[in-house]
Amino acid sequence: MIPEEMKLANQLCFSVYNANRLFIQFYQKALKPFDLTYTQYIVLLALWEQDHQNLHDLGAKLDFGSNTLTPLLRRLETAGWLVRLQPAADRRQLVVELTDKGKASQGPIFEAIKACVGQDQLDVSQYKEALKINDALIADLKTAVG
Amino acid sequence: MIPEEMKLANQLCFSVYNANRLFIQFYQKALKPFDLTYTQYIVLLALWEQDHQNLHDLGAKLDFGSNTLTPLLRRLETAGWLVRLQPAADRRQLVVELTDKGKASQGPIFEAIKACVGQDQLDVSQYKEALKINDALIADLKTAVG
DNA sequence: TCATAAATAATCGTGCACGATTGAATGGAG
DNA sequence: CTCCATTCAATCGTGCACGATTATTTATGA
Repeated sequence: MIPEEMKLANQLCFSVYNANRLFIQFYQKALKPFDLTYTQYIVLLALWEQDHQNLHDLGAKLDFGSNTLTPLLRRLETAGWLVRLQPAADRRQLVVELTDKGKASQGPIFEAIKACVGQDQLDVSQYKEALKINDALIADLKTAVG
Repeated sequence: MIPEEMKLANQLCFSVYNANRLFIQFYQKALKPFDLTYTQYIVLLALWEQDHQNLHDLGAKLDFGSNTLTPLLRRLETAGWLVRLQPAADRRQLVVELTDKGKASQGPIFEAIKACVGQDQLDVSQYKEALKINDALIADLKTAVG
């Protein structure tokens, strides 16, 4: 017989895994009118916070390597959300910059997401508690995988 | 300027997203000697809880469709963890059953995972709290994406 | 200066996730 | 018995994630 603490229902990893998949589904639904994937939205969030970043710094904030970012940024450029620039000062780097469309879409996208949030959502204190405990979990996992 | 609550650092989805990626890295590391991916381990967990399930029921427990499970189960079969059987009673179905190797590996795999858990892990009460709040989140997201 | 190391984005390969479709097998109504 | 709807797994296509490698450019030290 499997130990009680190893059952799927008691596994925090499985809970986090499913919460993540549902979050992605939720956002994909809200983002469908904009033809954006969840990950693409996360990248745009980072750029709305700070435009004109190079791939390396963007990757540091999102924990993405170039293997993930390079094709992702190419797709975002093709769809007109940003441009990829090669700075003359250091031709190894790649700098990304939001287009006018990219900048202007922030408001409408936030509106679309808010409109998808149901009435029965977590209240503010629960949300903050969830954020706090997940961030503590992340800190622990970071040392564990170090 | 981006609203404070929309910054990455304040987004629960981003926290869950990163916790999930770190969990996966943690388990991949622990599972490397067994040549198992995280998702394959999750499927084995479900089978250790209950062997001899058909694809449909397994998918219901893990929220996977045949598009995810079919190739995954084929790989698990190729690696000798389970066998895929076509029941004569209903030839539409596919039943999976652990091999001797699949059954016998439960203990060693659990040991390997335990050995990878560091000293600075979440304590029991924090773990339970995290599980509780994530499960509440899942319930809300399910109604939201419903 | 010049060789070598370091930094950096790009590429490659694998395995998920999942929306959508397909095709085979079964069950049920007439 | 015979359609016809239903139930399944399988297939297809796209986009991540990420380990590993490669190729280019810059920095550094003798």
